[in-house]
Amino acid sequence: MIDINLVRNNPKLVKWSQKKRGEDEGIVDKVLEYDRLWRETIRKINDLRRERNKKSAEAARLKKEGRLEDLEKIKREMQELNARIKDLEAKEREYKEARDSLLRAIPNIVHESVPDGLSEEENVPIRFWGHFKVWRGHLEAFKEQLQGHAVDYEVIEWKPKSHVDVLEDLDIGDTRRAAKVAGSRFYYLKNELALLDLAIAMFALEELVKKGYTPVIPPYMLRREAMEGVTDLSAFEEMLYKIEDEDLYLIATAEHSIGAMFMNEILEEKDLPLKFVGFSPCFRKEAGAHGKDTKGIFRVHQFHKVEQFIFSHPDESWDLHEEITRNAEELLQKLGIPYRVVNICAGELGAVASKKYDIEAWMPAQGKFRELISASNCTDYQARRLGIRYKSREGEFKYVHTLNSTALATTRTAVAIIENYQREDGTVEIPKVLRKYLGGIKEIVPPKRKDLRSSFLSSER
RNA sequence: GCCGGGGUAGCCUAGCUGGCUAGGGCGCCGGCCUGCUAAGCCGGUGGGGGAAACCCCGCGCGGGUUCAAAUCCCGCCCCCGGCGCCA
Repeated sequence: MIDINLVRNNPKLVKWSQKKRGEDEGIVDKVLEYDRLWRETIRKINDLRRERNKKSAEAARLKKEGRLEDLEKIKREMQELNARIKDLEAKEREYKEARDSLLRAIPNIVHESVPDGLSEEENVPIRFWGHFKVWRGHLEAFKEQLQGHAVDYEVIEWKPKSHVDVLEDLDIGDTRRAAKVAGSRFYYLKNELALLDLAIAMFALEELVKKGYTPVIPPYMLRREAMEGVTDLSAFEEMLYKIEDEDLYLIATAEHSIGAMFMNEILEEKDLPLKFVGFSPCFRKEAGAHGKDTKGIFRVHQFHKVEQFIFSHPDESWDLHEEITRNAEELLQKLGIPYRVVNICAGELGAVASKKYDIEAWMPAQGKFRELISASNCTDYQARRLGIRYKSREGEFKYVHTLNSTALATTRTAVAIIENYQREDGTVEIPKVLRKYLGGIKEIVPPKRKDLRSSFLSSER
């Protein structure tokens, strides 16, 4: 939620932000109108309450003095007053609710460095990294996606297999049987891929712990109150699974539970920034994604993700936004996955983010850059809804800024590895930095050649 | 899940046989005093409305009773202890 005072004092800025996002500007004037009505009403109520409080004190005095007749008179007057107050209070609630539900519908104010634009095509690639393998048939499309940036690439003559086929050929995943028991967009990961999933997570966790982030395994379910603080309302319909007959929702990312951790608390200024790296499963309905990535494990209802989350002092959140983005890039660099960083345009930002970078990995089989990582600065938007403040030196309570970024999401990273580390014979090399988490396994091979057991029994670890 | 105890301001606590300024302590901020520090003393330290004077709201959350609720009643959440169950 944005600050009502911002709407009051700087409606132009809010309208500018709405316009930039391609959202309704008129909502700002509606908020102001209900706010005016609310203030008018609360003022009247306060006047009446003052009168009531005076009479109440008088009633206490009369009772003490035993003037029962006068007391009866006061009682009648107060009953009358109460009726008037009750009427006004109903109005006051109505105006306030109208104002606040409109206010809650206003997404975060976009940062000035966010590109204009309403669709994906208007996102701005700001840097590329890595050695790109490009199948000849994708070359033209690849060059177009570079948007003028110069990169290091090689043309390959054989066409890499889609990860969907690799899952089957190398016996490392079964989505057909998962669909039988749970529905589409579920999976059984098997063999090297099951191990790889956890290896990716351990790698990301370890790298961020080295940077001083506090590792956390958070709750996988949240009560509605907490969930409302960290997401916008559309998430409840489109994204979140609810536990039947319980006030509990499955998290769609560790961002949710880590963000809610300090709900309604006051932090010490000297403790900021608080940096966490969380590991959790993520559950997502993927409603409205029909027809997209229907096969394989790229877009699924359940996956593991290592997530960076920071509670920051407002003065340093923009620096920290760059930091978490660089951290995520560093992970892909160590994994040897080529990528580009994209500054997401205003119209494509989520409601809570003021600015967002996506990191998109190059997928040689698909011939496209695909989103692996998303890094957002939510400024005080989440914090205001969650009531997370800090006490400044001057003794004032102010809202913290919250930031979140994927470190690595296991299944999508696995897809990127399968596509980028695929050899012409269809086997897949395991990136060197991950091997220590896989008992030294160096490659994913067809069923006939598999021998996971001896890898773990050998002394190579 | 059952029984008992509890939830008061940034933190700790008093008030809980309904009424009169929610009192005290700690911490923090400002001031006085002081060669400096400490101590001491004074003031401030939740949210909202108002140009201001000032006023209203706020005792875990939500209802109710009453002229009047931190206080009485009902429901819910959380914490502590005991019992039960359990990887």
